[in-house]
Amino acid sequence: MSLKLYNTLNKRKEDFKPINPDHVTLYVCGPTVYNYAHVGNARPVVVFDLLVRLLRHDYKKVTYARNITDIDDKIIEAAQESGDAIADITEKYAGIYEADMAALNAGPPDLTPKATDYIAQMIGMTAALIEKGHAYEKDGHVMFSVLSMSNYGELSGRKLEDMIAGARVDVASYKNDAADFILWKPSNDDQPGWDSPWGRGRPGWHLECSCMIEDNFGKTIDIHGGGLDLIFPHHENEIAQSRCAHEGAPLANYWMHNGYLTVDGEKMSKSLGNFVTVHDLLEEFPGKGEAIRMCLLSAHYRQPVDFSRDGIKQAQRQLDRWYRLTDGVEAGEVPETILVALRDDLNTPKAIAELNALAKKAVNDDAAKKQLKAAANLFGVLEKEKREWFDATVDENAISENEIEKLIVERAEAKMNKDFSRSDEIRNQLSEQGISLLDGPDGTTWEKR
RNA sequence: GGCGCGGUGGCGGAAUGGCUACGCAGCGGAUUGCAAAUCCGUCUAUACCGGUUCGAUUCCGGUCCGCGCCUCCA
Repeated sequence: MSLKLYNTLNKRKEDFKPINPDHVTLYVCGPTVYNYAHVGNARPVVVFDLLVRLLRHDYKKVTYARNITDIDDKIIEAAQESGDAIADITEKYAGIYEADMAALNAGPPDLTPKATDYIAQMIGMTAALIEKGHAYEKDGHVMFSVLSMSNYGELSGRKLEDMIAGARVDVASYKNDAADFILWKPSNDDQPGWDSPWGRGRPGWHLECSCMIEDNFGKTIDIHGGGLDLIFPHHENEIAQSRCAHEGAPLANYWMHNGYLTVDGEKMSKSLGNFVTVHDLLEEFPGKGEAIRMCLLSAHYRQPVDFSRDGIKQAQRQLDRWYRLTDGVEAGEVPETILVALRDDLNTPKAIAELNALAKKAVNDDAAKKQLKAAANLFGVLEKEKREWFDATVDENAISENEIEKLIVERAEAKMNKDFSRSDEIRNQLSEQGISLLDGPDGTTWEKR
């Protein structure tokens, strides 16, 4: 079965046909690096990481790019507030971002272009757009002229008249039209800037993605992704810039957008203040990044996921079980059922159901165990050793393995002497320290939990 | 105001014009000195009102409720 993807452009599931069947290209909008990423920010990262894993399974070569916005007014503000240099801030948070996402088993993309490395390209595209009559300079600003484009609004399904009519935007003096957007803006002396034909300034937000794609991939890529909230204006404006700069060539053939992470039904966002950072969550659930990942994949990617600690715990238990089943097992082939589910527009809940079916089978079937391991790995979980997974819960200094083993021996003796109050006391004592004892036919083993 | 999304069991969450997955929790059983873990079994749902249909949770219309975008936002 071939891959089907829901395309925001047509609001339909479509058969995925890459431009070059041997090389799939995809670009996902990455972070603006001025503080910690929250769980909602992590959702697209995990979703598109899974997509890339699937594409890598199905295609010879995949190139995945995710940008870093390291020039932006929010970063400038953060620098002014903290007194730190902009480069220090962006480097620090880019590093934290990469580490936090890696903890969710979302490895770095093939390409991680930074906006500040594309200033020349951005100036070039801006100049080209002016030359082609799609942009104009006014009061030191270079604006994209939305009216110069016939089909502006094709991605978000908006009509220009509607936008202008319902515009809550103040029409700035440098705009010819309320819907026009910034390609290049002037910088004050205390703001970072680069020399340009329009004076010292800095790029508008939408421009970097257009230029990075052009520079790394050419005019048209296969898949462009991001969160739902990027459809308008960000992706709409990327399309406008790129199409107008490229004689109408599409920027991407497939546009994919993940739904929101919500908290009590409301979108998790920095402005609402209802966010939890991935960083904090990893401290709260040490070593359980995979559980957070599972949690984010538990609903279909276009549906909302309501964030809760309970959801993470639930995912953790599921993983506990799969880890026990696949201890020491080598990954085999990914079974077709899982692939079919994922190729159907990344139906992760269906795939998880199949994973559970496999786990049930694996109870007394070694081949199924290998399949489970392989399928889970494709999902981006079960990438650790069982011991490592369970041990992560408790901090190392709490109790040594030696002490645990000694207590187990003591408890075994107590049990032999039918001194059950002593044996239960030992079990409870260990339990309080996060150690669970498992009495099996071959003696007692333990897990941290 | 414009455009859009969604309402499935105690909870999470798929799918489908006819029999509604899967997980968590619960319950019963096996196992256990008792537990834990594991295994087996099991209860509970398609917001409301109409329409189309032999038959709708699924298609259509309306109502109510929740949410989102239109401004930075994953």
